[in-house]
Formats: sequence, C-alpha cells, structure tokens
Amino acid sequence: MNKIPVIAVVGPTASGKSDLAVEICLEFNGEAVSADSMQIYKGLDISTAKPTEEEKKGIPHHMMDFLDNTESFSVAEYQKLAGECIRDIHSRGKLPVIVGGTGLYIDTLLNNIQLTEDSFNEAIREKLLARAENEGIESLLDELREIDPEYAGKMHPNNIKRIVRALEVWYSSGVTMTEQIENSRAESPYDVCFIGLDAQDRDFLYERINRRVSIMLENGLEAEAKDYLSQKNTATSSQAIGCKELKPYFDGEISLSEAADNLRQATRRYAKRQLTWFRRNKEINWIMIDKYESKTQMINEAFEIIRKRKGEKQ
RNA sequence: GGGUGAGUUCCCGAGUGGCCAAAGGGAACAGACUGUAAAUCUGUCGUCAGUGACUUCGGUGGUUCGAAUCCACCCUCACCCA
Repeated sequence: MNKIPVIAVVGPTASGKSDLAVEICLEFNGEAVSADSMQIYKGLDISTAKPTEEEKKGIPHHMMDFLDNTESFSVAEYQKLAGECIRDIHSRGKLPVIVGGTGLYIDTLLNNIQLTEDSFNEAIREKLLARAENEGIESLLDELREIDPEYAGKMHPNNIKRIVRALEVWYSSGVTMTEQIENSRAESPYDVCFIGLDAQDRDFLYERINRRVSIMLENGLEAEAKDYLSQKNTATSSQAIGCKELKPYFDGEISLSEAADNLRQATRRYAKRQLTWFRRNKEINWIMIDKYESKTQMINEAFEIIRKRKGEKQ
C-alpha cells in the first residue's frame, strides 16, 4: 500500500511552528493542515495566535477558523475532517503539512487510531458525573474495577474525568476502555516525517511566550476576550487560554498586569505539558530553536531533515 | 528621637520549647493522557546518602537535656507618635 507522505510540525506554543510550516509548504509545494483544538474556531484570532494572511504567504491553511464558538468539537471529528483534508491535498499532487500543538489530535490522526463508534454519550456522562458528586468517586472506581480491572488499576481516584469516561464508554458501547485501546490499533495510511520544535534552554521558550502574550495584549486581546465572553460559548472553546485569565480583570478582581501575568503563566504551563506529550514520540526529529544564529538556518535544518527522509524513500 | 509590629526553605504563608526539614498554597521540574485535551490528573520539591546523617527559620551571643519557637544586643522593613 502506498502511504501518503505528510510532514508534521509539532511542538509547544510559541516555538515557531506556524512560521516553519509555511516555509516548508513554500519549499515543498505543500498546504498546511492545522492540528490545534482552538484554532478550529472562528474568532479568537489573537488569543490562539492564528497566522495572519500576511504570515500565511499565500499558503492555504485547512482545519482552521471554520467552527462557530457555540459548537463543541472532538478528536473524532478532527480525525475525520483532517483525514479528508489530507487525502484531498495529496490527490491534488501537493504535500500535506500538519502543524499544531494539540498532541491528542495529532496522534489520533496520524496513528490512525480507531475510536469506538457510539462511545460518546453526553446523557450517560452527565448521569455518571452526578453520581460521582453524590456517591463519591470511589463508588464509580469500584464499578470500573468490576468492568475493567486493568484500566481501573491505572486510574488515580482523583481522576474523575477519566474514570467517568471509561464508564461512559462501557455503558454506551459495551466496550471496555482496555478493549477500546486494543481495538484502536490500525496501520496508518500516512508516511509521516515529524519535526519537533523545542529549545535547549527552557527559559528561552518561556521568554518567547512572555513576549508573545505582551504582543497579544497590544494587538487587542482585551477586546477580543470581552467580545468572546459576551457570547455564549461551548465547553471546548471556553477552555482556551486567553479569555478565562482575563475575566477576573474584567470583573474588577485583579489588575490588568496581574491578569497578564496569569496569562503568561498559564501559557508557559501549557507549553510544558505539550512538551511532555511530544517527548514520548520517538519518531520526532527535534530542532532546537535556540541553537541557530538565524531563522534561515533553522528552517534549512528542517528542510534537510525532510530531504533526507525523501531520499531514503526513493 | 520615641512606640508598636514584622523578618521562616524559590515566592506567599502556617508554625510560639521536643511529635519540625518545618502545615498549606503557588512556582518550578518530571510524568500520565484513546471522542471536553489551550482540558484533566499524578509524582518530586533543603543537601547527601535511600528506614540515617548533615545544613536551615534576619545576625550574633545566651538560657535549656533540647530553640524557628524563650532572653539580650544588633541589622532590616512597615506603621504610628514626635
């Protein structure tokens, strides 16, 4: 079977993924496919750091900026839609370049993880959540131990979300979480060249994040957040870093500079978690962004990795 | 110049004679993650050695079997009176 070649540019926020992806598209005749759980939404342009038209340099960007705030979204939908994008780009003789920081989306998409049908049931979830509230989580964990002792063994009692989800999967589909994970393995239709962006010096990355937040503020993040908060939004988009940190400021509880600090901190911690996620992927070719004197050198390094990979295939 | 209060481990902050390397929170670091993932959860967090040792609670000295905790003096900060 001929696999579809794709490039995946991953890494923490503010590491320069969007930029690099555009350059790769320019060099290798590609189109960008965003893998970002928040950039899928319309609006939130500043807080999710969507590339501007100018920054896109004419490169089409898919899976970005198409969903209304009132709609929720899930990995399964992402996998389906992004998969279609990739096939479409490939069929037109172009190279799909996946770019984003949502590890779950990227792994689910590129590893072709088979998610169980009908394992998503909000009503059941609500009920389980209510039970957790009333009976205590131990009761639910005991129940999970009966159904799926292996998975239950991995659960910490504080991990309500995951315990509830495991039960939700069982009651809605009749498949245990352990079975789902086993069943999820499938051959990937993609031949992926991973490029990961990180910094040798963590502070270098954190400085970039701090600066980026300042720039967002200058560019009107406040107004964007205010506007966003005035609408009713779905759980997915309301989790975005940006608005929720600014809200206490709007409510007069803290100063703007405090809110800005919180924003920076939340973003740094997010970057940390992204790194933890990506680090376990041994296929990633890491590029240390603070190792190069110029951006051009860094970009060339990425090009080299891609060319080498292409050469191996031929 | 007089008075009062305060100085605790990276930060905030509890601790008023042994149960204190010192609650709690934050940060930081590390990890998990299969339909909410920019979310959620976990671990470590004075230094070594791994059920023990060593150094720490503004400084110096003292009391005591034993002090972050008591006393004296000193330094610094805050507020109040002049």
